[in-house]
Amino acid sequence: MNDGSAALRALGALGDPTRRAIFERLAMQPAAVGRLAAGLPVSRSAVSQHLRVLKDAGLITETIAGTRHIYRLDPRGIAAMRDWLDGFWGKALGAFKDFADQQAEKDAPG
Amino acid sequence: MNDGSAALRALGALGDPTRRAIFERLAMQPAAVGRLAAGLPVSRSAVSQHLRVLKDAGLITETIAGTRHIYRLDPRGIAAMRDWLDGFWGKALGAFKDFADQQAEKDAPG
DNA sequence: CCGAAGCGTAAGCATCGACTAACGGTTAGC
DNA sequence: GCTAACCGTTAGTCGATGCTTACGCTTCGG
Repeated sequence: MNDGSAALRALGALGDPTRRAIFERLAMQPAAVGRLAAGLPVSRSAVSQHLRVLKDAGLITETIAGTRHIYRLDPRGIAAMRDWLDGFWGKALGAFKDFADQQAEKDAPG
Repeated sequence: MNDGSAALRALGALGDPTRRAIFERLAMQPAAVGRLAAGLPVSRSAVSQHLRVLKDAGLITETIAGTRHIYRLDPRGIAAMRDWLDGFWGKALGAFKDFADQQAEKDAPG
């Protein structure tokens, strides 16, 4: 579960600008499909399809209440991305430090 | 700089699987274009184009050493994504807690 | 000075995917 | 039972983009 596959799917899903917009709306407040589509420049069908991708990526969850399908953020998907990023955070800092040290050696040798 | 635009560009760049692969390779060790292409199923040209996208997204930096162009992770781009995600982390947890509370009320009313 | 190595760029092509339109299914209200 | 509201799914279109090939530039070595 810590192999990063969940994080990779989440990254792929958030690669699309419309899906990021939907994701940000859901962060403000859980909402239904029609509600989301009303504030976006695309049709309900498009929103519905994007929601399916986000759901498959583990970024949101679906709750059916009558005819309304309420979607809300899934903390687990966000956590997966966070963990994935944190792994690179240490490596990036380390590599950056090494690089800075090498540059310092060149600038002020001995 | 904290409006999230940097994070959005970074997310868009990491939406592509090949770019994620390049990104992960660079996390292991800074490398030149030919080095990266040797371990990937695409041509040097494709890798070069992906590197440009990653660089524009602020995720990597370029260092020219003779004929070699060395690429390495840029901690700033990773930090931007981290901060962006952290913003949703709190919101997601809060919304999830509210939802759980509501479910608990329904399950055990009074 | 000349050839080789390493890379970026432009053009062209093919594939993927985001979007719309149309349809069918389920639920609430009368 | 009937209508309206709300949503998911499918088929089809079209624009975006990832990849390759070909080319030109810059740098290292003899």
